[in-house]
Amino acid sequence: MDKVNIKKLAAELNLSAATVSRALRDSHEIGAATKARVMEMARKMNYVANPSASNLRSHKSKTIAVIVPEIANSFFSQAINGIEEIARAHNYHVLIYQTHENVEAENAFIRSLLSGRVDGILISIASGTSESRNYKDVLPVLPLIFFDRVCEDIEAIKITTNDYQSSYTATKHLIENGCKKIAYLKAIDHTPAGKNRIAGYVNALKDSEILFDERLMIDTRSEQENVELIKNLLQTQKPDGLIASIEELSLPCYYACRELSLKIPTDVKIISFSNLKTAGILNPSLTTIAQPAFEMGRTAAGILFKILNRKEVELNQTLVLDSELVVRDSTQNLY
Amino acid sequence: MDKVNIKKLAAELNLSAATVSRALRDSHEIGAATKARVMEMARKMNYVANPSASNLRSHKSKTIAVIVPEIANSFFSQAINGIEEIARAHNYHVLIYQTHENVEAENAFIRSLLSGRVDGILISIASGTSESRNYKDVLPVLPLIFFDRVCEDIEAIKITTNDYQSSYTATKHLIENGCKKIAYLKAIDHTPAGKNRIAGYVNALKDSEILFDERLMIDTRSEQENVELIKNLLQTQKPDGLIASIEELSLPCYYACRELSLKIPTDVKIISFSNLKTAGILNPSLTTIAQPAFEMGRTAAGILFKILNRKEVELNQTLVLDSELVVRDSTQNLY
DNA sequence: CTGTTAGCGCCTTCAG
DNA sequence: CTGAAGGCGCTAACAG
Repeated sequence: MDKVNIKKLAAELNLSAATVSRALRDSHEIGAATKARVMEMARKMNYVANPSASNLRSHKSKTIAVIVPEIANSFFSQAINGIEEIARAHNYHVLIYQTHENVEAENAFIRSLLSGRVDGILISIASGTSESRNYKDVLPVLPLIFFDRVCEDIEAIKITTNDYQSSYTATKHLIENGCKKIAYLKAIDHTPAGKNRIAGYVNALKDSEILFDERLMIDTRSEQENVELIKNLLQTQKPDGLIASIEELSLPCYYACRELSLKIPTDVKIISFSNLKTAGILNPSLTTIAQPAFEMGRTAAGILFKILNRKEVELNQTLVLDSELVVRDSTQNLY
Repeated sequence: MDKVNIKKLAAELNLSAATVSRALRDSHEIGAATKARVMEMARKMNYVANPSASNLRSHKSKTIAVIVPEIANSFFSQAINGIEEIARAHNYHVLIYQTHENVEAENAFIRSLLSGRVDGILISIASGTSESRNYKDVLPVLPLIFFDRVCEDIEAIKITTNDYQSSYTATKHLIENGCKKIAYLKAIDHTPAGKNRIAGYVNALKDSEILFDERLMIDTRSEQENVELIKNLLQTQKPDGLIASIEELSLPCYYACRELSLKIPTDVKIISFSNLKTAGILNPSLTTIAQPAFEMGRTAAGILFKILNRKEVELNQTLVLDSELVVRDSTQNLY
């Protein structure tokens, strides 16, 4: 049936397989007339090159891999969206792997990709990953670019968000909208991202000459407990602004306010970090710091293709993208 | 460096390449002792089989393709999540393609996949696609399974959601919570899904002996216009329940109620179809009919692997999955 | 500008 | 149970 290969094409055209191959790859050493003839016959015969054969010979898979903790996480799905778009423009294919935060799985994926299946890897590492050895083994063999969840102790290309700036902006926004006592709900504060967010908050206060009060910065736990923690915070400290340092903290804020009959944003204004640009749309009372997932995907992929196309690329750089403040009525009184 | 191939492995072991190959593939005609020896050396030498070579020879790519309109759409990203999970369990790789609803792109993807790059395809078709010819060309060559956005006029395996049942359940839920005048906001009513949703609504009313009033069923347009349309509906018809037949209609409902100072759920109860199970978490006042995206991905992939493993599969079946009613305080008064 | 030759790395006969 | 030989479809190197 369909087994049209380059030989049959060549036979049909009274040419050698090599010539046909060259014509199809648009080589400069083939005449325009011949190329046209070949192209037309290829279309007519429904010829599609066998990628395995061509990879085997040329050592180019025209494929890249994306490794993320979770596809359905909106942040990563948006990033993949950006990656796919760039890959498409380069006529590349995209393989997807999710680690579910499992370091073993991540290593297995990486190892299996060292066999020539892909020309490059984009990775957002599993949170448990500390061993940078696995990544170091890859670097000499295959371009490997980190995005969002980057590996710290390794010299490589990394794309991250500007957590410090995001948090600073969020805090400033609340201050500019009249908040005097802004509380900060901590989370993931052992990660670089978490630390930077805290620093942004603290420095924004300082720059506005508001005294940092550590009673306004509380630790968080499970969703159930958080509602109580936040209620307690609201009652004892009476803040007029809340910063939820991760998306998961926004709902407890909402519930706590509701249980205390505090009106948002009249009594308390809320800003939440979020992976979802639409979070504020789904919940109209939620202002968010939306992470630039799509742009991150595009950027990471863009750099990878520069490398694959042998462009000059600084191989030990960290690119920092800014988040976007999406304002809803949780911080500004609309009437 | 790493170019350790089967020959080098064989040389190291004083065996022939053929024997090593068989041992690695766990062939029954190799002694257990030899197998163990080979396996260990393979691990020691960091041997990874070259997939191109083995595909070329064996005509198995160990890869499947997923074609969807948009990755970042939460429905599809969840579906992909499910697909990846099943693929993983079968040691398969997953290629992702997004069409952005572009039929040309979709055809190009499909054509390019006919070359042996993948062993099967899972597809959710672009909305503009009507030509079933392209798909028909694939079926004899490669397993092709439709999910969610299926092609109607073709004999193939299809997985869909139960739009009729979902809508029926939603309507019944509102009725059970005291609604007497339930309005229905139409959308995508030219698609099978849209039609079935309307039918579910109408029949649920009928079964509860509520007269269907066509003034309660309105067409929708852009988000801006929808707020006005819904406001008008609320003012002239005074419904006590609203059904948003797609996710994008939920926010206009919210805004319209707010502008008219109608309390949710006291004055009006709302249910929205949604791709996002978490929609009701992000927006606590929103009850949703959540589509079973993850399950759909798992199901579609499961059937594909049955086919790939030569299990008996009915090749012209349509599987219908149920949506899930996720209740929040938009329909039930909590205090 | 085109043809011939020789593999890429693996798997699958066919012989032992 | 193991080895030797050949070829999957394509492309790179070398000739003309």
